[in-house]
Amino acid sequence: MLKIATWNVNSLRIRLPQVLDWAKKFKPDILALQETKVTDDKFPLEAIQAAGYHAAFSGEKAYNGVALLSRLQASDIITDLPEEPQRRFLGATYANNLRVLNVYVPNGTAADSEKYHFKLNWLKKLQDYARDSLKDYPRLIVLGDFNIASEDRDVHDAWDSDLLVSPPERAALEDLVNLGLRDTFRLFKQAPKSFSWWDHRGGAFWRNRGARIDLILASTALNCTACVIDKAPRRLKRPSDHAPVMASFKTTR
DNA sequence: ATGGTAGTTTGACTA
Repeated sequence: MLKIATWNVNSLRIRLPQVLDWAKKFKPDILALQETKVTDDKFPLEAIQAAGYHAAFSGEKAYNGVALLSRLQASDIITDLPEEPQRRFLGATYANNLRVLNVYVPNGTAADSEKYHFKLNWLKKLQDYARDSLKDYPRLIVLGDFNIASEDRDVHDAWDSDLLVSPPERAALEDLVNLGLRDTFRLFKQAPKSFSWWDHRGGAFWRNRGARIDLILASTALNCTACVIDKAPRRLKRPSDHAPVMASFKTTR
């Protein structure tokens, strides 16, 4: 069995103890992190290696930043989408030609804002990249913080903004999935009001005012056997605003 | 009520 997880940690340096504790408990083979908020020269590689993980990472100062922790060494590491300086994308290949694309999709700030259009443009680049990737890698996983809630059940009832739920955002995600991917969380029976992110403000977590925006998309060639959100780290002191999501896959032999 | 909290580039930005 292969376990692959994603977690927007909102600063890896602050969250490192929580990340290492979580990895020790759940033993993911691959853990994709977003919003590491650390430049590559300050990436906490030694502590991660001491915990038994390799790491590929692409960071910048203060914002964004992505990393892939893995039990086995990665190959063919790619850190760039075309003409995209922000560190939001990381591709790597693992055993059996499994290709993993870790993404931190732009938030968008407000529908129809400049950042919103940047988000849609970024998603178009991702779609183009994923389409090409599927040609070379039938076994493809695209995971991370998508900053989009696919359906109305993926956002709490009091959500009063267009952001995360606007038709163009949802269409962009649907187009990506329709390349030949599946939202692994929805392959299984799940509790109602299952979310992966809750705003730090207004006690959103304790009122379960969240959204499910952290996704593990897997190509149909992969045999997914489970996908769960672990809310426990969100209850810790000084939590990330996101919870980790983990999917299990049957290993081919 | 344009609030509230958290993180990073100390203070304005991003989320």
